[in-house]
Amino acid sequence: MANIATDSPAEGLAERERSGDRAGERTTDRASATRQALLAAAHDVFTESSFADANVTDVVERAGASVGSLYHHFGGKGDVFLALFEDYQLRQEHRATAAVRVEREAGEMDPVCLFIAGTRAYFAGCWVERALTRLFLAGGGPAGFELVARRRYRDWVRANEKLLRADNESMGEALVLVLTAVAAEAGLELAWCEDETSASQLGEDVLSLMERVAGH
Amino acid sequence: MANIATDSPAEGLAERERSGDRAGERTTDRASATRQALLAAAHDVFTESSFADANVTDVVERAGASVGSLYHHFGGKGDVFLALFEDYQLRQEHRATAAVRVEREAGEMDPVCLFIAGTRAYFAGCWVERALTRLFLAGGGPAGFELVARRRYRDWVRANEKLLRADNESMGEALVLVLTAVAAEAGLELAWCEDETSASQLGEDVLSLMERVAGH
DNA sequence: GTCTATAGTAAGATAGAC
DNA sequence: GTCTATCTTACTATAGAC
Repeated sequence: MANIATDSPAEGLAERERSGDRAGERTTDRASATRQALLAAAHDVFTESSFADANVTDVVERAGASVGSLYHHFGGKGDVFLALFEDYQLRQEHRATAAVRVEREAGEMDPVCLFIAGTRAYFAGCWVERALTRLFLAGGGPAGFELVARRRYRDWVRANEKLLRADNESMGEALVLVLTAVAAEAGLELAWCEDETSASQLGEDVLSLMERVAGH
Repeated sequence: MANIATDSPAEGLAERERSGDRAGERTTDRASATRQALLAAAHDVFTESSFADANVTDVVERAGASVGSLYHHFGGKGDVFLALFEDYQLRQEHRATAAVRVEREAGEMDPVCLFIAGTRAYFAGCWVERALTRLFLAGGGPAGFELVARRRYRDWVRANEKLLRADNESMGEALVLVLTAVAAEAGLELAWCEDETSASQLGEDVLSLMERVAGH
């Protein structure tokens, strides 16, 4: 049970069942539970080996479910992986935007400071969910996953661009690119740290360098 | 034929026939040619799809060889990939060290300048061999490849540390880490550029930032 | 919605002739 | 050393009962 466990955030939100049976909410609860169990099991199985080495049998066994159930809820092995990735991405995005919002509400207006705050939250997420961080950033998903990941990365760069170049037209594109790349790489590096102390130490060191290169 | 092409030795041998030649040196030539053909074919097949999607049949077909031959020369599909990786790494390492040596012989003594020169050569290699760069840096090799790649990366960091902190004890570890990470990420980004102009533009921009963050 | 059983298939690896 | 033919395995995905 090396599950995320600690936070398990995005649990019941969303998933408001659409199908019209008014009375049948028990079954949808059960279905949702199965779906969650499958995702949790997939989390463990995938992170303990890798997407390629893992097989659906291991996943359903650990979930206490069945193969048919998995194929009922997802399109297949690859879709489970993608679902895991989407959830992870959402959580990371929420962490970053929330941190930026807090900072902004505290009166901070400097783009670089806001960026640093968001990145710090991202780093924290990389550590807390280090198993998934390693799984996704180390590569090796289903066919076509690379493209999905790449698209997400581009979005991230764009978001950073929007944040950093908002009132600072002089900041070059390459700089935004480098800052994003450093954030990504540092996040991965962090996820391999032995303990939290060294992880947050590394994170803060990198953030300092980022401030420096961003011209502070 | 999107091959590396530069090095395909051992062609047009006048088919020294096999049976009974005492000296037998022809056969080793032939073996070497087969081995090279297999590696070249694997290069194309792997880069055109991915390690997981590619299969040995495609490789041997493109090489004009046979399955048995592949298993004679290599331990299996995974070993071919590893061999490809080792060769690539060696070439990249040679490019970088050669560039540093040239710079050093030209009288340059500053560690950061030497580092920049080496990294510039590395970038050039990433572009020239962009297919392989994408293949390896995007992840997705045989079982255990991640560890091999990670070990290589650590070596790289160590080499950079040796170069950068030679006479500059004040440069922090995190800085070396960040510089290496940026080099790696930029190399990958470069390998996805549309044309050489934008690739070298990106490379130079990143190198400028590196100089800046390194304190020049 | 969930299950078991099985179909179907793809691919890595081996044996043995030449 | 190289080949062809085959073996074996293992896994995804489906069919159909409950």
